[in-house]
Amino acid sequence: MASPNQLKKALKKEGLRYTQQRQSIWNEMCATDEHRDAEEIYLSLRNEGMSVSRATVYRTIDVLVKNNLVRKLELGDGRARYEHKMDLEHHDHLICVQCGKIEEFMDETIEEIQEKIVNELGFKLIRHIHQLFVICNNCR
Amino acid sequence: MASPNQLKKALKKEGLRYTQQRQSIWNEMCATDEHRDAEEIYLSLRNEGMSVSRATVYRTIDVLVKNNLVRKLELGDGRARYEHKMDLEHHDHLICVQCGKIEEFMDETIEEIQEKIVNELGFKLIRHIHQLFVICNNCR
DNA sequence: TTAACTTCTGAGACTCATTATCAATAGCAG
DNA sequence: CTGCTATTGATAATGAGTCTCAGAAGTTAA
Repeated sequence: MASPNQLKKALKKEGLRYTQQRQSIWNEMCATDEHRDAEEIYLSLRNEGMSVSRATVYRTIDVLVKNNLVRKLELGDGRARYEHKMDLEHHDHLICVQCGKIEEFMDETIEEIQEKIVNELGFKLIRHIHQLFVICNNCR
Repeated sequence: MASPNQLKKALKKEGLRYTQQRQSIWNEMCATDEHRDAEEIYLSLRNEGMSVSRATVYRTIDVLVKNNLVRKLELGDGRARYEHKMDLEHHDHLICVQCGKIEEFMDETIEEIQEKIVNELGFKLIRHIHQLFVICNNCR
């Protein structure tokens, strides 16, 4: 699942060393498709007996985000969530405001319109956030 | 501009008292179309000689957001920005990642597709965030 | 392989936006 | 006006995330 090669490549590109901690964190982030916060990732590693510090978790996640191996989600509650980008296709998120469940969606037309809006203003699209806050079928 | 009636109505609905501080904060938020953070709003009030505390600014903004008089924007930099909702039409935001400038956009087709996506899953759309992070024409 | 050098790491201090506390103040109903 | 209760302000507390720095570990040259 978590390929050491992708990680090594990213580290090399950044001029950073390959370390056991960085590999553990990358493994842990790829171990599930959930959207976890830094603390949850830290605690999972600790539970598995890995010795890493919170600081290293944050530092490593930053590198992974910068190199497009991980995506950072800001849901507006003050805790960032992270998801690995092993599955290549882009998607955005639906978040249930009752139970917090997160699902994914993707719409080609929306993606195209976004590009058009930005281009017509003479801007360059760097990234986007598109989150639909819903009440899911379990919570209605 | 800032109608005391809208504020009074919201306060009454919440069972809260109408106070000078709450009116000042609502006035201040309506005084401009900029997207300011709580500290900027607090300092503007102070500059104008109003005596309000940071705590009251935060508390009042919460009430205004809850009652749909104000919109809270989370840009992912740890400081929430606020805009009044006197102008009725909905819009989303373009944010320049270089200079921080915020512009607005609105696309009816995107709005419709969002609804469709949510409905097809049997969910109910409560609200959405759609932010396009760009490099603007001044920064290219 | 070792020495010498450099980057990483962990523990905890620190930051900074926001929230909670609580005594003093001010709306508001009668 | 009186008394009850919500509100306010000053400040302490919170909490996610960042910084610091001495010791640990990867890397390089010989």
